[in-house]
Amino acid sequence: MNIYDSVQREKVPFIPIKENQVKIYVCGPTVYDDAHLGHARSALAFDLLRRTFIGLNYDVTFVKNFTDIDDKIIKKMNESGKSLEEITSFYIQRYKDEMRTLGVSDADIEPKATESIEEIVSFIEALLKEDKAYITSDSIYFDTTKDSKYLGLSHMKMDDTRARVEANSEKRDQKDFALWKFSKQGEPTYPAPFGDGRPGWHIECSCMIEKHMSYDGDFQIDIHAGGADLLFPHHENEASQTRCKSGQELSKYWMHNGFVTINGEKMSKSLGNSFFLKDALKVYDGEILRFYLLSSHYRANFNFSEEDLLVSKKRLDKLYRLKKRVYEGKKSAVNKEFKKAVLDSLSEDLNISKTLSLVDEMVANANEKLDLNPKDKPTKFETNSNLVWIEGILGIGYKDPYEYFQIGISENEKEEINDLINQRAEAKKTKDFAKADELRDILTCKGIQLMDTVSGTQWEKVQ
RNA sequence: GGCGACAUAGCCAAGUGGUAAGGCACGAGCCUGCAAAGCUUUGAUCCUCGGUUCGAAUCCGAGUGUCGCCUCCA
Repeated sequence: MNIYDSVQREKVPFIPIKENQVKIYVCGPTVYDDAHLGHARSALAFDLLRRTFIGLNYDVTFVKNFTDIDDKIIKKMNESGKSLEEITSFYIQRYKDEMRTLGVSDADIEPKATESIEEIVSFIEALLKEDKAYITSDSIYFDTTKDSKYLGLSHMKMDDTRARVEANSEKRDQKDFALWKFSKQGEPTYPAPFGDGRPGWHIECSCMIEKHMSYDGDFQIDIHAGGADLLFPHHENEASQTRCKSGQELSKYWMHNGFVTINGEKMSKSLGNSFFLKDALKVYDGEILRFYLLSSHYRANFNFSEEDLLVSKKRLDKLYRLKKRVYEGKKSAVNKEFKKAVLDSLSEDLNISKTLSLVDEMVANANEKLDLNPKDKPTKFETNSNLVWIEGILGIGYKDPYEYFQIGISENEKEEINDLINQRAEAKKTKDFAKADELRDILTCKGIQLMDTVSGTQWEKVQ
């Protein structure tokens, strides 16, 4: 496995801390609002990473947190009159439901910041004790000057006049960031010996990694992942805290996914151009959205367009059409060369384009053989096995192939369609092709495409 | 202002030194009553300029353009 490490800024061989094991921590969402396509893409990218490691027979520990205490959530509380718990549990559930629709399984551990307050408090105490953190009138700050390696992760230089951080005279250094914010009226608050309040953003990840998955050696975990916007300051700060508190590096490798853009611009809440997952899922099937968002390299920006999505669906259609051809058959074994080639391409920093081209090739080869000999059982069985294996490694092609082409068609409509198809079959029998074509036109107008096969007429809903 | 990414056929998109994967669209063919599907097949010298090299889309330099981080953000 080779992965691109954002800190070394190059593709490097992945060498696990502990043989055959990999511990991955992904920065999850702050749960104050619905997830947008960007969240989906990040989740999908590292879901593929997880599946790839599983495919390579690693023992995978996959952790994704929920930030459930934060300024934005408090703002939402004040606006809606709802409790913190009401808001966060609602959006956590919604996130998980939507992700499952995309074929992203739950993480092995899904820690929440508010469930780790004790650990956060003792983490901060440890830093205070060593004067690596200090108290001001409203917050406790981390003293970045105590860490000689600060900014080593992101390679940033902060001596610049255009830094956009708000000036705060109580901070020892403008780079310092809040570990703890003392409670103000009407805000959720948690007890702490140094003053009640709530945790800052960066501290939770450090604590939860240490609490749930940390190794004892030089590095706490193998891979820390998240969106490209998290590298600085979020990951820089996490790494620094942990380094200063435990003497360990937080993670051996760092991976960052590119953004989903709309018309070439980053989708973000502050720009107001978010495309929410819930809205996308109203229009597009989860699997089709998964396939689309997964279809280009995770580090590249992804410009979302409906046109491209529909093109991408056509590629998935071909997989399902092949599945229909072999569906009833038994399974044998996955083609070894195919499996190896797919795992090899995924092992090149998740080269999904290469991977999908291999899938396309497999599909074309199988179709060719089945065209030559429709009863070619070895091909059928092997293809069936290949498809099942792809389901696992890529999370696509798992539906019943007939139902896949009938998404959104009601039972009544199906009856109607079958009725017209039967009438057309009768017309064809009597060589009344004019009538047969007329009936087919009726269906075409309804968005139903017919395909005459040796085993009868099949139909698909056309997008 | 600092740091970084990207620029490959009409569109999407792989490819990090040896004469350009794949998908969609388009054209041609096979198949079909006709279609659809499937299969076969046509098409790019890789933003510009300069350099290194026997040889570069791939390395180096300059330029142009787009995007991102430096403020909450996947």
